[in-house]
Amino acid sequence: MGDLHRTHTCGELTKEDVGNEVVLMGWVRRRRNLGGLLFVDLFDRHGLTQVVFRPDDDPEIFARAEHLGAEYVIGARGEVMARPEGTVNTDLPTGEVEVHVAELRVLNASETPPFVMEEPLKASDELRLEYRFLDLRRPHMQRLIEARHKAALATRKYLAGNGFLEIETPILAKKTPEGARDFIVPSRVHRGKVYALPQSPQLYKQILMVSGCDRYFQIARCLRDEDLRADRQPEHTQIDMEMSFVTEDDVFGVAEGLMTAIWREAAGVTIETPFPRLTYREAMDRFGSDKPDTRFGMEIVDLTDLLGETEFNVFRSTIEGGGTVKCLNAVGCGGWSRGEIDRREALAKKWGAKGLAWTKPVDGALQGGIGKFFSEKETAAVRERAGAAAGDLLLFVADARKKTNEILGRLRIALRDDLDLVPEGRLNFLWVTDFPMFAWNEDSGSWEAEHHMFTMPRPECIDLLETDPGQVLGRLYDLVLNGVEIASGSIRIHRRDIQERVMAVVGITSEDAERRFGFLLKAFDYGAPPHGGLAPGLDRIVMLVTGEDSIRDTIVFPKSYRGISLMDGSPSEAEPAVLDELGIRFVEPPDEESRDRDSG
RNA sequence: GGGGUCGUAGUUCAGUUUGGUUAGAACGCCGGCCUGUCACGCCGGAGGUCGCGAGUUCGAGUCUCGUCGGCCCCGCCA
Repeated sequence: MGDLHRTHTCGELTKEDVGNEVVLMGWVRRRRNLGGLLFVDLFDRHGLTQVVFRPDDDPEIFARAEHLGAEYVIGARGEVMARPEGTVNTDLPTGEVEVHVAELRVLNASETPPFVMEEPLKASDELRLEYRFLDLRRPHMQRLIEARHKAALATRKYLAGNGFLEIETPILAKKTPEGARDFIVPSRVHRGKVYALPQSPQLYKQILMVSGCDRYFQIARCLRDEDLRADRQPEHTQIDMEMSFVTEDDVFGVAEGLMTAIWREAAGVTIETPFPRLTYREAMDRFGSDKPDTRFGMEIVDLTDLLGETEFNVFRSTIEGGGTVKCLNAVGCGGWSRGEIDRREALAKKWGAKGLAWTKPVDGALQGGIGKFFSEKETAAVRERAGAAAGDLLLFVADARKKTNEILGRLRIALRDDLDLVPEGRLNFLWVTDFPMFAWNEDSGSWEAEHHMFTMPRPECIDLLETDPGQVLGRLYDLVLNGVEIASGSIRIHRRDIQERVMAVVGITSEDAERRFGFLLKAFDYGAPPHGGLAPGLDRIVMLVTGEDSIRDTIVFPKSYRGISLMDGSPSEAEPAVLDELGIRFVEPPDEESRDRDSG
């Protein structure tokens, strides 16, 4: 840089600076060479300033400016000038001024970028990830990075202000008790033994409560060795928190305050608290989902009590067999063709429905489809219950209660997307509570923890642990925003006896328990306080705060769909000497093909 | 583990259904002209192993098989 020293960023010059000499440093984005006049858009993280070169001012500098390439890094000294009448760019914060360059320093040249740095970007995800350093240089990505920083900063400020301590827990950990596969790190010193990378700091934070830390948080990396999805990365970040001597209401209060702070600081948006609450049972019955999108209505309508005697055999026999009949009122879809209805039936069948019955309300009747099977009384009752009016379309599913709810719930979301039912700008936060503790796994023929096994059962359910696990509700809660689960937590078990009973339900013997979680049970024996917590997912929160539709770009260096980092090429092979030292030998050596995948 | 879809110039794509001359467009890049642009404009130019391999055919970007890679879904997964 020589004797040049930056005086301003590219985003801050205004009319006030006219007449001053400044030094800007940044990246050359677009050049507009008009022959006797040359403009360069000079970018940095803070914005863009137009710099001007004229042969009349200095022919030598102008000649060099003509050879500036895209993404060259330059320093430019010059005078801030007001733009001439009629050439002000009102779209730009710096649009009233420009810098006339008296000294130009090329700090570094750049290869021609593999994609044009413009919005909207025309580049595949693959290319963007390979050249992530360029991708991140775009203003759009800079904004996401900044939003994430603001969300994290708001989190620290808010939680610290509410008595939380930020505490780091180990990355090299004991195998975690949750369902996913662990990433494993072999120990060199203890040949044959491994650490696991934590899926969450769950056990550590509970032990911190036993240690009397009272209120803990950590912006924690969580790692899982499972297959990826669009919204799932092998490592994600949670705002992990835990509190002693609390009930659900205390946790909700803190979480609502935290969400308010994050949305205020990162998006400038005010959100309303307290958030509404729904039990799991109600969420499933009304929305067919444990993370309901309540930004639109079209709730699931239960018709079981109305149709027990109906002439339509499918419904009657389902109800006689203990099942349910429910419907969705697709408001305004009465004009749908047979083909359009059939397409939805195919979807429903893919999700496990036996069929998708339909009928169309007309004045005082139900016409088409199964409408003809309904008596006058049933027609009136169904119409009323569903709030059906002429021009609507009723879609029915008859099956076991759980299955009916799930299918209609998925159909409801599909209709949301097809019919564009969501009003812009809504933020519907919602607590879902009282989840069941256990689910029966058909394949293994055993009970499994729905969430995790450290959740306290609701007091009235504790005695069902041994007799009817399926009926046991946990002190579990999820925070849902616009149909996306953004946090999950529970009041935990803090007593050994209850913990051992819960473990027994999921088939963990006391020897198993001692070997895997003995340290936690031992801690419970030494004065564990009642405690509970929550873990909001930072990636998803940033996604929703910024209006992105994927968590991919809220993470600076994400993995590709197959878990590969396209920029640095991880995972890569370990050198034989490294494996030797660890005492590891792969059963099947990597084949030649995968070693040399430059063919594509 | 199963399924879908895509792979053509530096980039984003068209062309593949129905095999047939020299594989096109836009942006970018290079050269020329241009003193108020901000997606500058105008003129010209270079740039392709149609992912890779095998097969069918007189002839393959196009059809078949295999393979590699990207994205997406199910399984799995807080």
